[in-house]
Amino acid sequence: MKLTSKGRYAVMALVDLAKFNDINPVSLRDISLRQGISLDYLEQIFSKLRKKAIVQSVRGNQGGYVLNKKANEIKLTNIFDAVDEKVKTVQCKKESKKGCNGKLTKCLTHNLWDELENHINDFFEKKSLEDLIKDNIERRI
Amino acid sequence: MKLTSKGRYAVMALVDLAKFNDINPVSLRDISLRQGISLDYLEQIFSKLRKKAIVQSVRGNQGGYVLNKKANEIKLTNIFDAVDEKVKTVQCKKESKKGCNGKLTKCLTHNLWDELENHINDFFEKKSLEDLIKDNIERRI
DNA sequence: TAGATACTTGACTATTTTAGTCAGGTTTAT
DNA sequence: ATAAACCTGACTAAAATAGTCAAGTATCTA
Repeated sequence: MKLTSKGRYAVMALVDLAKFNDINPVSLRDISLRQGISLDYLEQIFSKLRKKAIVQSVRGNQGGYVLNKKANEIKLTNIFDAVDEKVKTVQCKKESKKGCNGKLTKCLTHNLWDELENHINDFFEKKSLEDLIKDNIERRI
Repeated sequence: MKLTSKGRYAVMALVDLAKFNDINPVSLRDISLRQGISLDYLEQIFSKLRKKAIVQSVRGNQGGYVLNKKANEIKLTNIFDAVDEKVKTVQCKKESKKGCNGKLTKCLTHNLWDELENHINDFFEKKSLEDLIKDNIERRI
């Protein structure tokens, strides 16, 4: 299992944004330079974040992005959801409620994968952007 | 993040194997039929499981595979390790100890990804094949 | 001892996903 | 006006995935 860079970048960029989010909006250009993420790629990512109301955009010269909610209200879940980073352990989710792989019973390990998904999603549900920033300040590196 | 089918199949096949593992070895052909996994693919997977001493092979007519350890000694970690299913959250692991992305400091979210990896690996460390079989019998579906 | 069963290995490949790039906009502060 | 910065959609190279295919080797059973 691995995390895609889209999800990882989204979180990195938002932490960066939250950190520099004082009076002026933060430009993607700055984030791009600080975090070493391609500007074009960032634009794709922020377009999705904006559609999910996680950030707000300010157009024009000296524009940029601003958080649209308080940092403690933005969970990892929300971020990953916005950029389509999903936790997928089975294919058999969407099929008939009864069984998997076209069979009548659930596959032998169905419960396991469900548990795993929940285990991971719990983690994402508990972590907020605020937690990340705090952790960052404390470590100061 | 998603689980690859190689990892998923490995676990499914081992649960199947453990379930039918009485006196005779279990043939891959049977597992293939019961679980709907391609025989050729299963062979690849079991070759790896054998190299990591998770199963033992019995060649010849009426041959097949047998667990090489007790079911409670086989953790998900061991299985995933055998088939190269790894939990990867960052690219910056192998780089210089000090920083990420060629920088001097750790990336803003490095700790987070570490935590996430540990969180997931904990789950794999705790679940044994025995747990899965028990769960299966209790549910009886 | 012939033959069938089943393990063993390695190479090959189509498909999908990822991780972007690129081009051509539009908006707005100064 | 013009530059900064957002905005959008299409495109693509490279990697990973999910297998298939071919050609074995070992050993049980009749």
